[in-house]
Amino acid sequence: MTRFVSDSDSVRRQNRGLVLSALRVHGPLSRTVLASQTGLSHASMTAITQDLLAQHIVTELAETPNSDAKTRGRPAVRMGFNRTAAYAALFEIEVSRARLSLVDYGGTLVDRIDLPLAPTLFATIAPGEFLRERIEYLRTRNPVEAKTLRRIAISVQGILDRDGRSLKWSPIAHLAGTPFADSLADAFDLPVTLYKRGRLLAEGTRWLNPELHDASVATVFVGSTVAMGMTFPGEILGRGSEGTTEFGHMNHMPNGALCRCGMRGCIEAYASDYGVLRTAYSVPETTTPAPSVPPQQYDDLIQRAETGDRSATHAFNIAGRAIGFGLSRMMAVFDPSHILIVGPGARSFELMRPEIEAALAGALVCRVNGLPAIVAYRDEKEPIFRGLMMKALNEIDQAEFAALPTSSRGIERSAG
Amino acid sequence: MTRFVSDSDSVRRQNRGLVLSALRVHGPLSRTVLASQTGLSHASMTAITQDLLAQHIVTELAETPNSDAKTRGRPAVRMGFNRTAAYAALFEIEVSRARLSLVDYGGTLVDRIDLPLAPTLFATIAPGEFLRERIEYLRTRNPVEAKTLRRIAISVQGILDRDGRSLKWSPIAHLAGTPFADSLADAFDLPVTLYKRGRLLAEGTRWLNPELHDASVATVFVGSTVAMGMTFPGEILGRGSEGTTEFGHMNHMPNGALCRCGMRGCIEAYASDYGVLRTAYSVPETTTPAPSVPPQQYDDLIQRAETGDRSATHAFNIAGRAIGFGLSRMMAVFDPSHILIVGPGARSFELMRPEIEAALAGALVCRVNGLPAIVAYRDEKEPIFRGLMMKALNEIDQAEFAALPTSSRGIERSAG
DNA sequence: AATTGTTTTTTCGAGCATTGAAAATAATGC
DNA sequence: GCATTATTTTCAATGCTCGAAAAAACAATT
Repeated sequence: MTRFVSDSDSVRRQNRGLVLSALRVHGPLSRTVLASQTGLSHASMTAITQDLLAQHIVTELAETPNSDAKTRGRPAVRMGFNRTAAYAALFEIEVSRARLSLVDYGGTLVDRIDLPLAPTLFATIAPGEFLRERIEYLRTRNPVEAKTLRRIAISVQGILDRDGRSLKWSPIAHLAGTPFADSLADAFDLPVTLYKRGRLLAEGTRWLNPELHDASVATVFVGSTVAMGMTFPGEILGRGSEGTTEFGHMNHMPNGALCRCGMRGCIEAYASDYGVLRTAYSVPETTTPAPSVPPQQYDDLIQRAETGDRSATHAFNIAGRAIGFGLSRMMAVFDPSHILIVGPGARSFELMRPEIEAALAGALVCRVNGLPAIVAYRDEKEPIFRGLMMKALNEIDQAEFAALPTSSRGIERSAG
Repeated sequence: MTRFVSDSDSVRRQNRGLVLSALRVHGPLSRTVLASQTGLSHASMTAITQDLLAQHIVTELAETPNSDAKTRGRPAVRMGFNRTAAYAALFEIEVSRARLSLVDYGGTLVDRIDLPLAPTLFATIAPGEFLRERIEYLRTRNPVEAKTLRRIAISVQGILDRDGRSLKWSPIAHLAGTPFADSLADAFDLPVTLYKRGRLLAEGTRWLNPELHDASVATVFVGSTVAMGMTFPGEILGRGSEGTTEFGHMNHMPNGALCRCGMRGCIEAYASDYGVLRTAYSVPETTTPAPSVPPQQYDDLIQRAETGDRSATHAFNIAGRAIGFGLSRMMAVFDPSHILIVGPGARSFELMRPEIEAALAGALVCRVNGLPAIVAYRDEKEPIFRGLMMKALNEIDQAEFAALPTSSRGIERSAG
């Protein structure tokens, strides 16, 4: 059930959420601008910001008197997030590394720990315990901030269960099936949320390219794995504005190449780094893929292809074909206006483009709607982190701060 | 943008909508039951129902004194829709036939016109004009009801443009590209809404099988075409509770069999009636499909397959394989808990089942989450009509009647 | 230095929809 | 006829928004 009874409480929560969203999206804004952005009246704006100020969620910015932009009239006072109002711990767990970041409510990085991840690690220590220790360490290293730690958000790879509390499958060794989210939630008495890496990549890329907010986008990660997230137009911040897929493990070829997941013929088995290398070096398709590929090796292959090496270009043609048919098939279910190719594989995008576009041209929706715009972005780390942080902070905004009971009015009245 | 400012007006609209939805879903209910169903207080329930009664949207049902179920206490008075409050005209346009139905606000069929559709029809008369004339005729035949005709809803096959006002492509000859929805809207000064047939099938099937409300479902139509609609758990009535696909035209085989849409290798080219017949009779895959197949011919083939005819069973194996791989690939983007096979092809479901399940077993999400429940339903006409009617009536509920300004209170006060 | 003009922000009263509690209503059971 | 019981309405309180008017804070002008 998504529709609930509406009352004055839900009205306040909705409108406070609207204000916090506007600040999240646009940065510091004055009350007048906030009013026009949210559509609320100036009167309500005053009431809401008074509340938020009294609860130390936002602060009035002391503007540096800008000599250039002297304007007439009462100067606008911009409101910004009170950075110390809350903190979030962000975990990014990948196959061979993890990273723990502490960010403040304003979105500034406070501290960060990088952790290499041996494949056997989670066989020797429970993932929940491992994560708990690292967060504990981060908390002792930042005692002041630890007091207002409000949320733990974790980026993972794999298939989440229906209510997003644990992984049912993961390429990260020994991680699936362990209740690490719940044990962290218990240990710190904090909300812990799991997000699929591919979805965060899509969300984060959209944050970094604001024009994508009006588009429907399929963001494809190509690198050590192949993954995809979907974002829908509008809904800059809000529940359900993006979707999650198992694109990399969509079947490309019945009984085809062996994938790291154990199935055969997945797109990943042709288009990921190990897939392309396997094709280029004529390793049999049924050979078990190595757990990870040295980046150097992958880069070398791209270089070779760029200089015209036949077996290398062939491998990227095969990869492009797999991605292209995957996208063509996906478009029967979700047809985005934009397709982004992100990650290490983006470097080889021009090598794959002809096959991708040829496969797309064979899809009815493409003939009818035209080819989507296809763009490559190299970096995936920044958008993933950004996506994770924005998710976490937005959760604090909406689930915690927007829902806080009104305080200032009551206090002022009883005092006066 | 889906998030708006909330005020007392949106609160009222939301809660009135909640009440109307409850009546739509459960049928006539007393105020007390409505209160517990919606979560609203008894006090609000009184206020809202008084409004709805004053506006003649609902009526108190005069119960037949049921001698069996004598209960103590003040008897509950159930509220039901006022059937004459509004009417909707429903058009179902298919490749070789159309049907126009007039239904009242309570969901009762008032009148119906069946129309055969010659393939050349819309080349000789503009679709908008044709539809306008038929609705006009229906209105003259039902003059009383015509006065409160509030909405026209149309079921179509094909690809809708982004804002759902016209078809960009359709298997129905000469229909795509004509602004028939807008010209109807202008002619009658009424809201006209277009719905994809596959989506209505999914929605309607869910209405007829209430247990599916808690499931995510892929409803696949197999017959003269192959189509699919998606429904998501919860959200019995509400915006965006279902999705639309071009499943039938998802590529199954690169450079494969010729499809009616003109592309090659679509699932439909293997699994629709013409596809199966083509395979069974060893007609070359590149032969242009006939515009339509006599149902008798398709039924005969199913019969032959059921009695073990080799070329017939082979054709259904090929069809099952196409559907199975299509579903397997779809599940990388949307993995439902239930898959329904609906339409004439449902009769051959058991013939296709082994290939469908084999293909699904090759999908990672199926290995992780288990196979979805796959069920076949024969009839597609009833769910499509039901889906269309419920969409139209729900639109009237939410967009028109829930948004009506409060009347009773103001009137009573000024009178008293 | 005082006044005027401009823009931002706050205050104030009205309006509306919700809610819990209490009262009224309408039937059955004894 | 009266007690019991379940449904429905009434009533006063609460909390939110909004429009209009007032206040505040500055720049420009005289």
